[in-house]
Amino acid sequence: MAETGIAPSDPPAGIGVVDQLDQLDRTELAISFERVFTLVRRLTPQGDLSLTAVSTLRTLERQGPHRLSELAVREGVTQPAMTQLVSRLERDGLAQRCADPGDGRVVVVRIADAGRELLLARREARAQKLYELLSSLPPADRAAIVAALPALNRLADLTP
Amino acid sequence: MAETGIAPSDPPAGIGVVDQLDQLDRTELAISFERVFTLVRRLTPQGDLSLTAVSTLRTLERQGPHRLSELAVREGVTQPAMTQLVSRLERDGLAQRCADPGDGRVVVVRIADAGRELLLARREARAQKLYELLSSLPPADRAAIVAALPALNRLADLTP
DNA sequence: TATTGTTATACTCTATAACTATA
DNA sequence: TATAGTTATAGAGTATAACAATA
Repeated sequence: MAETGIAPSDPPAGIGVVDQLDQLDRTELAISFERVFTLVRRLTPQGDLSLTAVSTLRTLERQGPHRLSELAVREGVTQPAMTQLVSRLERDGLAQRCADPGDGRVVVVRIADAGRELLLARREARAQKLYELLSSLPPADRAAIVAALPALNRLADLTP
Repeated sequence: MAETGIAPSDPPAGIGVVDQLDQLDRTELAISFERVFTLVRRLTPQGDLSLTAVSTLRTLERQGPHRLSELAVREGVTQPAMTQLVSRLERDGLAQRCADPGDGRVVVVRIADAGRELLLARREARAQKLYELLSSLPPADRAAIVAALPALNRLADLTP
């Protein structure tokens, strides 16, 4: 457990970047990310889709068609839950079931045009609110966040 | 909504950081935050508490006791839903209902010790995984993220 | 009468267990 | 027999509407 007596926010400049991470209280890191999580959650119009439904659509959008069982593992739900989720997405025209020519047992799921449009609209709404919030931050804070975006994307690439 | 060819909000102030934000595609911003959201979600042990339950506990931890109706608004659920959520938290020993001496109608909710410990444990688990992920990033990326944490905290402070 | 909170009822989403079809 | 997916059933969590208690 890290010592909390030292202020972790502003490590002295000129020290190596590795030291910067080592000096940071891990819990501080977790709390900051936790707070960003909550921020995004609050900025997102809940609509009528569950968090898992949206996340699944985004997976299909970013990484193309997946087997139903792969989606279940990736989203951390059971296979029956994913079966029903895909059924709902299909019913609403947001995704489609396809057959796998090589294996008759397999169901391949892909995102439909309406699904892409829905993600786009949600993203647009959140982007606007986020931009407004950022605009009210001090310029130095804005710069720090913008500068960190590529790194955050690479961090997200490491997601298991 | 907005024309994408023109930066609408901030007239250039002649400072570099402002231009940095203006030049940034808002959607890129939203996507990065969206991905951080998913990352945090995946790193968090689901346990047996709902997202709203954890979020409510964190509100009580960070900002002290609240009225039940305040919590409902803050967490974006209805009053009946919050009634039941608080009942579950109380049943599990994570929070407590208290009376308001000044107004007999009011229920004040506060976090219990077990609730604090639960948040601590969750945070610890996520912090460890997050730290490991960060450690595998290039040093420059780590530095950029660490440098942005105070700004991200101030952004989170603006959460409605 | 307005405000604060609870109870009643219905719906969505999820998990576990049992089942079907293909390999 | 194992794998991929579905169906059956039960429980958690939420919303709307109706209710009780206090101001």
